[in-house]
Amino acid sequence: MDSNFTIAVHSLVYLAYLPGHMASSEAIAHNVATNPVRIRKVMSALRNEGLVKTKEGVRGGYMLGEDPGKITLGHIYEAIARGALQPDWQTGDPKCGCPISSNTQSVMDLIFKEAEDSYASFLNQFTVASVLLQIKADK
Amino acid sequence: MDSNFTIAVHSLVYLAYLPGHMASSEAIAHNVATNPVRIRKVMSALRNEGLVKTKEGVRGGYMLGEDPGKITLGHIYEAIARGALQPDWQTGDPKCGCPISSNTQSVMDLIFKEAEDSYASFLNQFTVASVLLQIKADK
DNA sequence: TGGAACTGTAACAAATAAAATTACAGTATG
DNA sequence: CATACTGTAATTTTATTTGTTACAGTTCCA
Repeated sequence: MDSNFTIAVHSLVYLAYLPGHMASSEAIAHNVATNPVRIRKVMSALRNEGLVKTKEGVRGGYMLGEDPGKITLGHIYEAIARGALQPDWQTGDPKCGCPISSNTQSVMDLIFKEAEDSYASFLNQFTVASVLLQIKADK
Repeated sequence: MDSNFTIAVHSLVYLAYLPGHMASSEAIAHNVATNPVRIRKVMSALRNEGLVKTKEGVRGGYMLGEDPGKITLGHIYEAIARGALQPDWQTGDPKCGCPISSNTQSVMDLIFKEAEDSYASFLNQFTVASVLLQIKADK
Protein backbone atom coordinates (compact mmCIF):
# COMPACT_ATOMS: atom_id res chain seq x y z
CA MET A 1 0.00 0.00 0.00
CA ASP A 2 1.07 3.58 -0.37
CA SER A 3 1.98 5.66 2.68
CA ASN A 4 -0.97 8.01 2.73
CA PHE A 5 -2.35 6.49 5.91
CA THR A 6 0.94 6.94 7.76
CA ILE A 7 1.22 10.47 6.44
CA ALA A 8 -2.31 11.24 7.57
CA VAL A 9 -1.69 9.94 11.09
CA HIS A 10 1.63 11.79 11.35
CA SER A 11 0.06 15.04 10.14
CA LEU A 12 -2.86 14.88 12.55
CA VAL A 13 -0.60 13.99 15.46
CA TYR A 14 1.61 16.92 14.52
CA LEU A 15 -1.38 19.27 14.50
CA ALA A 16 -2.48 17.91 17.88
CA TYR A 17 1.03 18.50 19.20
CA LEU A 18 1.27 22.13 18.10
CA PRO A 19 0.07 24.74 20.62
CA GLY A 20 -2.10 26.46 18.00
CA HIS A 21 -3.29 23.11 16.54
CA MET A 22 -2.71 24.62 13.10
CA ALA A 23 -0.05 24.47 10.38
CA SER A 24 0.48 25.09 6.68
CA SER A 25 1.05 22.30 4.18
CA GLU A 26 4.67 23.36 3.98
CA ALA A 27 5.25 23.11 7.73
CA ILE A 28 3.54 19.71 7.89
CA ALA A 29 5.44 18.49 4.83
CA HIS A 30 8.70 19.43 6.47
CA ASN A 31 7.87 17.55 9.64
CA VAL A 32 6.64 14.49 7.74
CA ALA A 33 9.56 14.69 5.30
CA THR A 34 7.67 14.95 2.05
CA ASN A 35 6.40 17.70 -0.25
CA PRO A 36 3.55 20.17 0.37
CA VAL A 37 1.44 19.05 -2.60
CA ARG A 38 1.23 15.57 -1.18
CA ILE A 39 0.15 16.89 2.20
CA ARG A 40 -2.59 18.95 0.57
CA LYS A 41 -3.93 15.88 -1.22
CA VAL A 42 -3.99 13.85 1.97
CA MET A 43 -5.62 16.73 3.82
CA SER A 44 -8.27 17.04 1.12
CA ALA A 45 -9.32 13.46 1.76
CA LEU A 46 -9.36 14.03 5.52
CA ARG A 47 -11.39 17.19 5.11
CA ASN A 48 -14.12 15.26 3.27
CA GLU A 49 -14.48 13.21 6.45
CA GLY A 50 -14.41 16.25 8.72
CA LEU A 51 -11.13 15.19 10.29
CA VAL A 52 -9.44 18.49 9.46
CA LYS A 53 -10.60 21.98 8.62
CA THR A 54 -8.95 24.15 6.01
CA LYS A 55 -8.32 27.83 5.96
CA GLU A 56 -7.32 29.25 2.61
CA GLY A 57 -5.42 32.46 1.94
CA VAL A 58 -2.72 34.25 3.89
CA ARG A 59 -2.05 32.70 7.32
CA GLY A 60 -4.15 29.77 6.19
CA GLY A 61 -3.45 26.09 6.70
CA TYR A 62 -4.94 23.04 8.36
CA MET A 63 -6.38 22.47 11.80
CA LEU A 64 -7.95 19.49 13.52
CA GLY A 65 -11.62 19.02 12.73
CA GLU A 66 -12.32 17.15 15.96
CA ASP A 67 -10.89 16.55 19.41
CA PRO A 68 -7.65 14.48 19.11
CA GLY A 69 -9.14 11.94 21.51
CA LYS A 70 -12.12 11.48 19.20
CA ILE A 71 -10.18 10.82 15.99
CA THR A 72 -9.42 7.10 15.72
CA LEU A 73 -6.84 5.58 13.39
CA GLY A 74 -9.62 3.38 12.02
CA HIS A 75 -11.51 6.45 10.91
CA ILE A 76 -8.37 7.87 9.34
CA TYR A 77 -7.78 4.55 7.60
CA GLU A 78 -11.32 4.51 6.20
CA ALA A 79 -10.98 8.11 5.08
CA ILE A 80 -7.80 7.67 3.14
CA ALA A 81 -6.76 4.08 2.63
CA ARG A 82 -9.89 1.99 2.16
CA GLY A 83 -9.08 -0.81 -0.28
CA ALA A 84 -5.32 -0.46 0.11
CA LEU A 85 -4.94 -3.90 1.69
CA GLN A 86 -6.16 -5.75 -1.34
CA PRO A 87 -3.68 -6.18 -4.19
CA ASP A 88 -4.76 -4.74 -7.53
CA TRP A 89 -3.54 -7.79 -9.34
CA GLN A 90 -5.97 -10.72 -9.33
CA THR A 91 -5.39 -14.41 -9.86
CA GLY A 92 -7.32 -16.69 -12.20
CA ASP A 93 -9.60 -15.98 -15.10
CA PRO A 94 -13.36 -15.50 -14.53
CA LYS A 95 -14.05 -16.78 -18.05
CA CYS A 96 -12.17 -20.04 -17.51
CA GLY A 97 -14.10 -23.29 -17.29
CA CYS A 98 -12.30 -24.42 -14.12
CA PRO A 99 -14.27 -23.34 -11.02
CA ILE A 100 -11.06 -22.58 -9.11
CA SER A 101 -9.66 -20.31 -11.78
CA SER A 102 -12.96 -18.57 -12.39
CA ASN A 103 -14.23 -18.12 -8.82
CA THR A 104 -11.15 -17.46 -6.72
CA GLN A 105 -11.23 -13.75 -7.51
CA SER A 106 -14.68 -13.13 -6.07
CA VAL A 107 -14.09 -15.31 -3.02
CA MET A 108 -10.74 -13.66 -2.22
CA ASP A 109 -12.39 -10.32 -2.77
CA LEU A 110 -14.87 -11.06 -0.01
CA ILE A 111 -12.16 -12.35 2.32
CA PHE A 112 -10.07 -9.22 1.79
CA LYS A 113 -13.08 -7.01 2.49
CA GLU A 114 -13.82 -8.80 5.75
CA ALA A 115 -10.16 -8.77 6.73
CA GLU A 116 -9.97 -5.07 6.04
CA ASP A 117 -13.03 -4.42 8.21
CA SER A 118 -11.34 -6.27 11.03
CA TYR A 119 -8.12 -4.35 10.41
CA ALA A 120 -9.87 -0.98 10.51
CA SER A 121 -11.73 -1.89 13.65
CA PHE A 122 -8.47 -2.97 15.29
CA LEU A 123 -7.11 0.47 14.46
CA ASN A 124 -10.06 2.05 16.23
CA GLN A 125 -8.40 1.33 19.56
CA PHE A 126 -5.87 4.07 18.78
CA THR A 127 -6.64 7.78 18.63
CA VAL A 128 -4.58 10.77 17.56
CA ALA A 129 -4.32 11.67 21.24
CA SER A 130 -3.13 8.20 22.28
CA VAL A 131 -0.56 8.08 19.49
CA LEU A 132 0.69 11.50 20.51
CA LEU A 133 1.14 10.23 24.07
CA GLN A 134 3.03 7.17 22.82
CA ILE A 135 5.29 9.38 20.72
CA LYS A 136 6.00 11.71 23.61
CA ALA A 137 6.84 8.71 25.82
CA ASP A 138 9.04 7.12 23.15
CA LYS A 139 12.78 7.28 23.75
CA MET B 1 1.28 -5.19 -1.23
CA ASP B 2 2.22 -7.65 -3.92
CA SER B 3 -0.05 -10.56 -4.81
CA ASN B 4 2.04 -13.42 -3.50
CA PHE B 5 -0.41 -14.17 -0.72
CA THR B 6 -3.35 -14.42 -3.13
CA ILE B 7 -1.26 -16.56 -5.46
CA ALA B 8 -0.31 -18.84 -2.59
CA VAL B 9 -3.91 -19.31 -1.47
CA HIS B 10 -5.08 -19.91 -5.04
CA SER B 11 -2.33 -22.45 -5.67
CA LEU B 12 -3.02 -24.42 -2.50
CA VAL B 13 -6.77 -24.41 -3.12
CA TYR B 14 -6.09 -25.65 -6.63
CA LEU B 15 -3.94 -28.48 -5.30
CA ALA B 16 -6.64 -29.37 -2.78
CA TYR B 17 -9.20 -29.40 -5.60
CA LEU B 18 -7.25 -31.74 -7.88
CA PRO B 19 -7.96 -35.48 -7.47
CA GLY B 20 -4.23 -36.30 -7.24
CA HIS B 21 -3.52 -33.24 -5.04
CA MET B 22 -0.47 -32.60 -7.20
CA ALA B 23 0.47 -30.32 -10.08
CA SER B 24 3.49 -28.84 -11.89
CA SER B 25 4.40 -25.18 -11.70
CA GLU B 26 3.22 -24.83 -15.25
CA ALA B 27 -0.23 -26.25 -14.56
CA ILE B 28 -0.63 -24.09 -11.45
CA ALA B 29 0.65 -21.01 -13.30
CA HIS B 30 -1.94 -21.56 -15.99
CA ASN B 31 -4.77 -21.84 -13.46
CA VAL B 32 -3.60 -18.80 -11.51
CA ALA B 33 -2.88 -16.86 -14.70
CA THR B 34 0.79 -16.08 -14.18
CA ASN B 35 4.14 -17.61 -15.12
CA PRO B 36 5.73 -20.82 -13.80
CA VAL B 37 8.81 -19.11 -12.35
CA ARG B 38 6.65 -17.01 -10.09
CA ILE B 39 4.76 -20.07 -8.87
CA ARG B 40 8.05 -21.81 -8.09
CA LYS B 41 9.16 -18.84 -6.00
CA VAL B 42 5.92 -18.76 -4.05
CA MET B 43 6.07 -22.52 -3.58
CA SER B 44 9.63 -22.27 -2.29
CA ALA B 45 8.44 -19.99 0.50
CA LEU B 46 5.54 -22.30 1.31
CA ARG B 47 7.84 -25.31 1.34
CA ASN B 48 10.00 -23.69 4.01
CA GLU B 49 6.91 -23.69 6.22
CA GLY B 50 5.96 -27.26 5.31
CA LEU B 51 2.79 -26.14 3.56
CA VAL B 52 3.75 -27.89 0.32
CA LYS B 53 6.08 -30.69 -0.66
CA THR B 54 8.14 -30.68 -3.80
CA LYS B 55 9.03 -33.49 -6.13
CA GLU B 56 11.78 -32.71 -8.59
CA GLY B 57 12.47 -34.39 -11.93
CA VAL B 58 10.17 -35.99 -14.46
CA ARG B 59 6.52 -36.16 -13.32
CA GLY B 60 7.50 -33.90 -10.45
CA GLY B 61 5.61 -30.91 -9.09
CA TYR B 62 3.98 -29.69 -5.91
CA MET B 63 1.64 -31.35 -3.48
CA LEU B 64 0.00 -30.24 -0.26
CA GLY B 65 2.21 -30.63 2.79
CA GLU B 66 -0.72 -30.87 5.19
CA ASP B 67 -4.42 -31.61 5.27
CA PRO B 68 -6.35 -28.78 3.50
CA GLY B 69 -8.43 -28.34 6.65
CA LYS B 70 -5.27 -27.74 8.69
CA ILE B 71 -3.73 -25.03 6.51
CA THR B 72 -5.04 -21.63 7.60
CA LEU B 73 -4.81 -18.47 5.55
CA GLY B 74 -3.07 -16.87 8.54
CA HIS B 75 -0.29 -19.43 8.29
CA ILE B 76 -0.01 -18.83 4.56
CA TYR B 77 0.10 -15.10 5.20
CA GLU B 78 2.88 -15.48 7.75
CA ALA B 79 4.81 -17.76 5.39
CA ILE B 80 4.79 -15.46 2.43
CA ALA B 81 3.59 -11.97 3.20
CA ARG B 82 4.76 -11.03 6.69
CA GLY B 83 5.51 -7.30 6.68
CA ALA B 84 3.53 -6.59 3.53
CA LEU B 85 0.98 -4.47 5.35
CA GLN B 86 3.47 -1.85 6.41
CA PRO B 87 4.52 0.64 3.74
CA ASP B 88 8.26 0.76 3.02
CA TRP B 89 8.21 4.51 2.95
CA GLN B 90 8.43 6.10 6.40
CA THR B 91 7.43 9.55 7.58
CA GLY B 92 9.57 11.96 9.60
CA ASP B 93 13.25 12.03 10.32
CA PRO B 94 14.68 10.17 13.35
CA LYS B 95 17.52 12.70 13.55
CA CYS B 96 15.18 15.68 13.76
CA GLY B 97 14.87 17.63 17.01
CA CYS B 98 11.08 17.58 16.97
CA PRO B 99 9.76 14.59 18.94
CA ILE B 100 6.93 14.07 16.44
CA SER B 101 9.20 13.95 13.43
CA SER B 102 11.78 11.78 15.13
CA ASN B 103 9.56 9.29 16.97
CA THR B 104 6.59 8.71 14.69
CA GLN B 105 8.43 6.03 12.74
CA SER B 106 9.04 3.74 15.68
CA VAL B 107 5.56 4.24 17.12
CA MET B 108 3.86 3.55 13.79
CA ASP B 109 6.14 0.58 13.37
CA LEU B 110 4.76 -0.95 16.55
CA ILE B 111 1.17 -0.16 15.60
CA PHE B 112 1.62 -1.81 12.20
CA LYS B 113 3.13 -4.88 13.80
CA GLU B 114 0.22 -5.26 16.20
CA ALA B 115 -2.28 -4.59 13.44
CA GLU B 116 -0.63 -7.21 11.28
CA ASP B 117 -0.79 -9.76 14.09
CA SER B 118 -4.50 -9.10 14.38
CA TYR B 119 -4.86 -9.34 10.60
CA ALA B 120 -3.08 -12.68 10.44
CA SER B 121 -5.10 -14.06 13.31
CA PHE B 122 -8.31 -12.94 11.59
CA LEU B 123 -7.16 -14.91 8.54
CA ASN B 124 -6.77 -17.99 10.72
CA GLN B 125 -10.52 -18.51 10.64
CA PHE B 126 -10.18 -19.56 7.00
CA THR B 127 -8.54 -22.76 5.77
CA VAL B 128 -7.65 -24.03 2.32
CA ALA B 129 -10.55 -26.47 2.71
CA SER B 130 -13.05 -23.78 3.70
CA VAL B 131 -11.99 -21.52 0.85
CA LEU B 132 -12.33 -24.43 -1.56
CA LEU B 133 -15.89 -24.97 -0.31
CA GLN B 134 -16.68 -21.28 -0.75
CA ILE B 135 -15.30 -21.36 -4.28
CA LYS B 136 -17.30 -24.43 -5.20
CA ALA B 137 -20.45 -22.80 -3.82
CA ASP B 138 -19.79 -19.52 -5.62
CA LYS B 139 -22.00 -18.84 -8.62
C1' DT C 1 22.62 -44.29 -20.25
C1' DG C 2 21.00 -40.22 -22.09
C1' DG C 3 17.23 -37.31 -23.37
C1' DA C 4 12.91 -35.41 -21.72
C1' DA C 5 10.29 -33.29 -18.01
C1' DC C 6 10.59 -31.37 -14.07
C1' DT C 7 12.30 -27.78 -9.92
C1' DG C 8 15.53 -23.93 -8.01
C1' DT C 9 17.53 -19.62 -8.74
C1' DA C 10 19.70 -15.69 -10.63
C1' DA C 11 19.82 -12.00 -13.80
C1' DC C 12 17.55 -9.06 -16.60
C1' DA C 13 13.55 -6.55 -18.91
C1' DA C 14 8.95 -4.64 -19.04
C1' DA C 15 4.97 -2.83 -16.92
C1' DT C 16 2.86 -0.54 -13.27
C1' DA C 17 2.43 2.22 -9.23
C1' DA C 18 4.17 5.55 -5.87
C1' DA C 19 6.33 9.87 -4.94
C1' DA C 20 8.07 14.35 -6.29
C1' DT C 21 7.89 18.37 -9.06
C1' DT C 22 6.00 22.04 -11.73
C1' DA C 23 2.45 24.97 -12.83
C1' DC C 24 -1.26 27.83 -12.16
C1' DA C 25 -6.05 29.21 -10.78
C1' DG C 26 -8.60 30.54 -6.64
C1' DT C 27 -8.93 32.71 -1.86
C1' DA C 28 -8.14 35.35 2.19
C1' DT C 29 -5.32 38.98 4.63
C1' DG C 30 -3.22 43.11 5.56
C1' DC D 1 -3.22 44.80 -4.92
C1' DA D 2 0.85 42.07 -3.47
C1' DT D 3 1.61 38.20 -0.64
C1' DA D 4 0.90 33.79 1.44
C1' DC D 5 -1.75 30.39 1.39
C1' DT D 6 -4.94 26.03 -0.60
C1' DG D 7 -6.78 22.96 -4.60
C1' DT D 8 -5.82 20.32 -8.34
C1' DA D 9 -4.06 18.78 -12.78
C1' DA D 10 -0.19 17.42 -15.56
C1' DT D 11 4.21 15.71 -15.83
C1' DT D 12 8.53 13.53 -14.47
C1' DT D 13 11.21 10.59 -11.59
C1' DT D 14 11.85 6.71 -8.83
C1' DA D 15 10.65 2.32 -6.80
C1' DT D 16 8.15 -1.88 -6.92
C1' DT D 17 5.89 -5.57 -9.10
C1' DT D 18 5.52 -8.75 -12.69
C1' DG D 19 7.31 -11.34 -16.51
C1' DT D 20 11.15 -13.48 -19.25
C1' DT D 21 15.27 -15.83 -20.25
C1' DA D 22 18.80 -18.79 -18.99
C1' DC D 23 20.80 -22.57 -17.06
C1' DA D 24 22.31 -25.92 -13.41
C1' DG D 25 20.48 -29.79 -10.79
C1' DT D 26 17.19 -33.83 -10.26
C1' DT D 27 14.46 -37.79 -11.53
C1' DC D 28 12.27 -40.85 -14.62
C1' DC D 29 12.07 -44.31 -18.04
C1' DA D 30 12.81 -45.98 -22.96
